[in-house]
Amino acid sequence: MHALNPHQTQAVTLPLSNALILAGAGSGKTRVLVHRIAYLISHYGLSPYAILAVTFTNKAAAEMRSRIESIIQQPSQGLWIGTFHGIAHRLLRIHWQEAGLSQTFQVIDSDDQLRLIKRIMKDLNLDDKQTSPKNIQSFINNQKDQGIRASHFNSNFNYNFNQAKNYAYPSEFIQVYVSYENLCNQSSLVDFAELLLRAYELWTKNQNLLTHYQSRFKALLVDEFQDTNQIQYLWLKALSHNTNPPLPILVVGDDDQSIYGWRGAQVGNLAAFQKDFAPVELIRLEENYRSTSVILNAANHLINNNTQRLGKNLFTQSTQDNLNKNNLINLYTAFNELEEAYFIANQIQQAHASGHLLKDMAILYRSNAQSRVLEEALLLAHVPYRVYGGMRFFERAEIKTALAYCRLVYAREDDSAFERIINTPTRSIGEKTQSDIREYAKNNNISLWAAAINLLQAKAFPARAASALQNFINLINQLQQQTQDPNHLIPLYEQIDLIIKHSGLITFYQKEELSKAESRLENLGELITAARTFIPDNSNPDNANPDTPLTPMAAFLSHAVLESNDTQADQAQDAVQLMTIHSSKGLEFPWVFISGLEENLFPSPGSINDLNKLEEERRLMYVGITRAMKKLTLTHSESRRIYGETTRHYPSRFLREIPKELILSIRHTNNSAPYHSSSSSHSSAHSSTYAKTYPKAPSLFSDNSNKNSEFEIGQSVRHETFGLGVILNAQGTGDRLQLQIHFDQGGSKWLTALRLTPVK
DNA sequence: AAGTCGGGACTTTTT
DNA sequence: GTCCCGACTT
Repeated sequence: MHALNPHQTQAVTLPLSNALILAGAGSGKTRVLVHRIAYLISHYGLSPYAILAVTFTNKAAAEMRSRIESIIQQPSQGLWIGTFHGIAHRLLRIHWQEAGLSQTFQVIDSDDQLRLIKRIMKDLNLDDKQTSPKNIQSFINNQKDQGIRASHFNSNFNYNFNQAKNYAYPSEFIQVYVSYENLCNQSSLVDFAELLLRAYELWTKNQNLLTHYQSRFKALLVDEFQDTNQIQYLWLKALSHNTNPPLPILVVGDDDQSIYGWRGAQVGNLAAFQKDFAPVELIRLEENYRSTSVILNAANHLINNNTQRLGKNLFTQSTQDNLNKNNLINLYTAFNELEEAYFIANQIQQAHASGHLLKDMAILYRSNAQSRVLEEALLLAHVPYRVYGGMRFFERAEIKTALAYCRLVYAREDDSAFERIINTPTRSIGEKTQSDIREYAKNNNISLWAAAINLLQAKAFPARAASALQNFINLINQLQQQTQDPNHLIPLYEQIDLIIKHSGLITFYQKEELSKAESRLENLGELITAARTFIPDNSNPDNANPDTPLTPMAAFLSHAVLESNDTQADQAQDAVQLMTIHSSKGLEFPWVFISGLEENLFPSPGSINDLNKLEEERRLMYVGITRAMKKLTLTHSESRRIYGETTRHYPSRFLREIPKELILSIRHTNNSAPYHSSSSSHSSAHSSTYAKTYPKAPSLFSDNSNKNSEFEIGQSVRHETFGLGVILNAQGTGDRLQLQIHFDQGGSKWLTALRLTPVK
């Protein structure tokens, strides 16, 4: 990287006043933020302790911190940098009393939240077919995101009088919201939206506390401002308004990259900021350092179709990209999704063969469901790949169950944890016993744990149930004695190891289907490793508040929920990157493929008849295009099988919004393609039948006897954990293909073929 | 109480 | 196609 350009310099060296930096894709936004913070420290002499910087992901926060440290050449101790949720969580841990929380409050993820809502709906006798729990969940989160509590609805449960709006919500929505709030308070549980709302209320209800932070912070910075929601905006406003001296706030954003409206982000916050925080210095960063002019032109033309924009046009000084054939955007029309995937895999193979690194290539798609076919094609082509997104480590069932044991050991009032593990592994505590406990807890306003103990004392259960329940209670108490003995402190990973071993989960999971059992046990082992390498975030003096020392276990449990991102361990491996366009935001790749450019897929079905949603889809396309540095390849298919059904697909309107002269339509160049590919101008009337009339892709797992099959008895294979081995036997087909492997390191195991790589 | 089968739902994702 | 849940069987 070279020197800052004039606009970047202007942004970095602004006076201590409010500012909005409209930063286009690839315009060096992070660089500006990082330099600005360094400048605040070196030029304005601010202590890192006086700076608060908010990002959208933990990853961005970590990256920014390390870049700041490398500029200022010292540890950034005291600097508060993190996500809104992370910062809110920190505040609530420090000020749990003022926030009306218990000291041992736990953060729950959306999966836990949904379970609680389903539980409540059952208790209230609400039919989950009539009112979907997911709708209620998003209703509750939407309310919280706007600062509206259940108590803000009037006694008829019908009107939101607090906001003086005349919206009528179904009364059961509000009923569930009320019960949900009660249950969370009772169980000391805080969901993601609650973190933000509580932190906001912490400001508005405790003037002293607010004043303390207002005098502590001398500068606020917010990244990805277009993705902030109402409560985040209000939180910032409460913190920075009416302060003396003024607390300058600098926000960075790009309205064209606002792609999270569907989860409450308000692009309008950019415009609102200019009004509410006036005077605001506005700086545009429009010089793009990432992409070729062809790619930028395409992006600019596309986004010009949006009506709701603040206005901005990216340009580049890059000269190495005149309109010659090599630089044009490639467009490929496939017959079906298998052939589309085959084409992409083939292109990647060829590029790889001619010396390009696989990790410089990314395949982007609108929805995760599209990844499977692509993965199969890459496997077939022996191209290593890495899929981002999907199920994350701390979200896996076995991990959540193990952590629920930790939670209950740590805090008995945690009903969510109690429910999850009372009969997992199955220990003969059936529905009857459980519903008795629930009923009693509800009637007496106590936790499930307390209810269970009371009922046992009252001898309310038949002998069998009573003894099973007593054993469970004893188990948890015993686990606490073993792990939390103040006279005999043991390291966190040993605590978790012990809890897992005594929980009975290992035997329980061993009974599952072999490949599943295998991976679950591996994950449980991985959990212990994660605990072993876990370093609590106590870089900030505030976090080591002597009044509220967070035990390693408490810190680990919060970490598991708030920073559940997979650690990108195998980043060093040269592999193609597969991800949704959403998760590609902020990243860049020399060569980008965007697949599935079809109406009703991208743009997605729900967005086509809604201008706001359609424009968000277009921004998503804009984000996708601007990920590409040198080469962009777009593909679409004329027919596609979705959820087992093949339908005809038409090219995405976004393809038409890119100027023709920037696009080169290409066809298959490889004759060994397993599809008829001689023409892409075939009569499309037949295309819906291609899946049937043309030979099926030689799928890796569909047929053991297939000569193309990847695996044969006697062949060498590699497993990530167990290393090299030889195939002894096989059973099952498709995804359920299981292979018995004799490993070089000794022993043989039955494993799912999906986790094995052939070795030549 | 626990395990098995069939019907319906199914964007995007971080925290 | 796949996951989840509820109804059904053992």
